[in-house]
Amino acid sequence: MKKYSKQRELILDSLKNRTDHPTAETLYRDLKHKMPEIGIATVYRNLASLCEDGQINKLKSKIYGADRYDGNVMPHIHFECEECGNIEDLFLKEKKINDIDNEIKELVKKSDAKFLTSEIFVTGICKNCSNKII
Amino acid sequence: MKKYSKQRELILDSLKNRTDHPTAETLYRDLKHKMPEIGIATVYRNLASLCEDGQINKLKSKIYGADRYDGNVMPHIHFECEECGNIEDLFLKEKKINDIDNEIKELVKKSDAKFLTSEIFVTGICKNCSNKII
DNA sequence: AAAATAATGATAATCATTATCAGAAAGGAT
DNA sequence: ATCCTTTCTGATAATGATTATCATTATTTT
Repeated sequence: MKKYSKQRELILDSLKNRTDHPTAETLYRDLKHKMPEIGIATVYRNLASLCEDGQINKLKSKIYGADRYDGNVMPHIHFECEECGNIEDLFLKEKKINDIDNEIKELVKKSDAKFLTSEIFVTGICKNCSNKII
Repeated sequence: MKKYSKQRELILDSLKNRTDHPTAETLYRDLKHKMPEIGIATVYRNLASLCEDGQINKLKSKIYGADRYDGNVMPHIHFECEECGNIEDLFLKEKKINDIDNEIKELVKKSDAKFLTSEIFVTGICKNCSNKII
């Protein structure tokens, strides 16, 4: 049975209170300030555990090696800038999200498979980087 | 300037003639039969090069470590089975794909970013694995 | 409070991928 | 065809991200 740990609580809190999508390493460095004794393995372990519980999500970057974590589990779209590597959230109207989701669920059902999750991942050049490249 | 290599030609051909989404390692082992002298680094190098040219696509698995490669660059949806790890293609009607794509392009434009690519990634349990788990 | 179990931090091990480098192949120029 | 330059190759070392191990510590149960 799963036991409480202040490390896991801190990791979850910290992720819920930021809208960027940090890597385990980035999160670890930030958490070190609040809890200097925390180890990187603990961060990885708890991120995995929180993902399993559906409290956070893991994102695979298209252009950068390390996985990113997202404290916002409401359905939304991810936009990764190919220039700076930052991942931003994009929000479609709820009706549109549901429409797309239903199309996909239909499609999955047709192939006799069971639907679990779906996500939309977009790449491009963010506002900031578009302006830099003159 | 890019030079011809029979290794790259073989890798591209091989990917175009399969509908699964092999890892570099899997592809390497298969290619060894046709070209025993080929090296794994050459496979990785050429897969990266073909991706840059837009002749193939790279996929990040949700559940398995290694990246997968797709010789089909027509827009379609990927479905990964959380049980067996296989990735299958799902095809929406062209109109629907375009509708979704346009919604996303709209959204990206609104945030003053430049759109490059978009993909839909679905997870679930495939037909085969649903039947196995009784 | 003692026992049982799960979590931690440090670090070693693993896995996928990239970098390095000497030799081979490709594509001109002569 | 031969020389020259550039790119590519295969082997392998190096790197980076993540997971496994393990003795110790924290949490929960009895």
